[in-house]
Amino acid sequence: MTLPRSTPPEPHPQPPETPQRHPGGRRPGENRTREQILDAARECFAERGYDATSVRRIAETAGVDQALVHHFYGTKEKLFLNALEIPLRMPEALAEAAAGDRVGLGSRIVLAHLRVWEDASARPAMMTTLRSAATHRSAAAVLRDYAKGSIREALGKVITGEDVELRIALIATTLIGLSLTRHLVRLDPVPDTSPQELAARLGPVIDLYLDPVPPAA
Amino acid sequence: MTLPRSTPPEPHPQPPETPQRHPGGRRPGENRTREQILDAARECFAERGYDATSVRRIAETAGVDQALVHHFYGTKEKLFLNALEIPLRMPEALAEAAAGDRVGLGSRIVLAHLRVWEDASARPAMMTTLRSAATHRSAAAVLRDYAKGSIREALGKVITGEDVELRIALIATTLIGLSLTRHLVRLDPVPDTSPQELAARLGPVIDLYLDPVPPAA
DNA sequence: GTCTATAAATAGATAGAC
DNA sequence: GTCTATCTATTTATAGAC
Repeated sequence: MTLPRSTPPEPHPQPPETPQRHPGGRRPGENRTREQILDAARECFAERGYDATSVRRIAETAGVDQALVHHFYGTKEKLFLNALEIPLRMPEALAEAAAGDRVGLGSRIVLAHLRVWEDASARPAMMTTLRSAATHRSAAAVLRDYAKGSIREALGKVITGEDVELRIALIATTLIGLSLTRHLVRLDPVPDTSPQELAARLGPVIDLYLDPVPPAA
Repeated sequence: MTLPRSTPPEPHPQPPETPQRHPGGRRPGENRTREQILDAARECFAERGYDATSVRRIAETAGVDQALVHHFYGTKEKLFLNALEIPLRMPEALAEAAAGDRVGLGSRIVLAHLRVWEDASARPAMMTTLRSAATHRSAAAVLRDYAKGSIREALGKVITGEDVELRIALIATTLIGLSLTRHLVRLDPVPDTSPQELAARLGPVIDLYLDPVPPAA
């Protein structure tokens, strides 16, 4: 796993989703409040970024008192670091897309990337990371590790030749740029273009970076 | 000119750089304070974004009192809108790059884009726009208008065929993504790669979008 | 044009009752 | 675990002297 290992310094003792036997650990069924707060935080951070989101607003969104946020997460910063945890779905999806045939690989990578972004359960954390990456060091660090990590994990064995590091970074740049104009800056008509059409346009770009032989022209 | 016409609503009566004859307008030599404040604002906004930049900090950077910032610009928001004014150099550079031969066009576009970003006098405003685009509506609007505007102005006559709007937007996406990973997120090794190598890698990508015939694969 | 002083709102964070 | 109440710092912005 190549994910945000460096950033979220806190272990997070989360009660299990379903109440069950607890061989020594934290008692289950305690309350879902902690996770409600985290979900609310992701929602707010995703929508407005770190600075413009107040602890009070997060508490209100979660339907709890402001003091509870500090009770569970200590500081706004620590809560934010927890909110940055990007779901494993993206690296998994990319790896799965990379497994198949070499033909159409770039297109499948783009489609996998877009599919994860459409996933409502995965989006808030990714949106939080992307939106805050420009103004928050930790978010930028997570984005760096995550983007290159998942792509290297998926394409490390496929991509060979010169300047491998640069080409991986440029694939990441392509996908990050796409998410930026599609979901954040909303550069018309990117947000309204179908995944299929985007894959048709961007797939060959990824393939270009994957090809060890630079194009003749 | 296709630049931020929609966003900076304020006219900006700036005294000329060099004291000279003034046929009716504002008296020159009044003081450079107003521009010092604007420069300081760009510097601060570029470095930390809108929210994390306080009026006090801008004043300190400019070496003036905080009240002066409000005296000249009214509110922090209005000052920010002024700071977003992107220099004309970028659309000019892109147009110049587009003027030449069709061969190597993509590469020249990338080089022109990179060259303007290296320009110390142009960077703060662009950095301000890019950094704040994710969290500030006006900055996002300026980035949208500016990116598509300058590219359409430069390449409008060259780019033909299907999905012209989308392809223009994707060229903008490519260049914005590059600036993001090179100057903001600093995705290794993009920040340390020479303009020539980046142009060699990204030029063919731009050419791909310029080509009315989609690639065979 | 430039400053001091301060208003008014909001921020993150904590103490302590229940 | 959850809440009330509050502290302290910082923010944008303004009024008014010089």
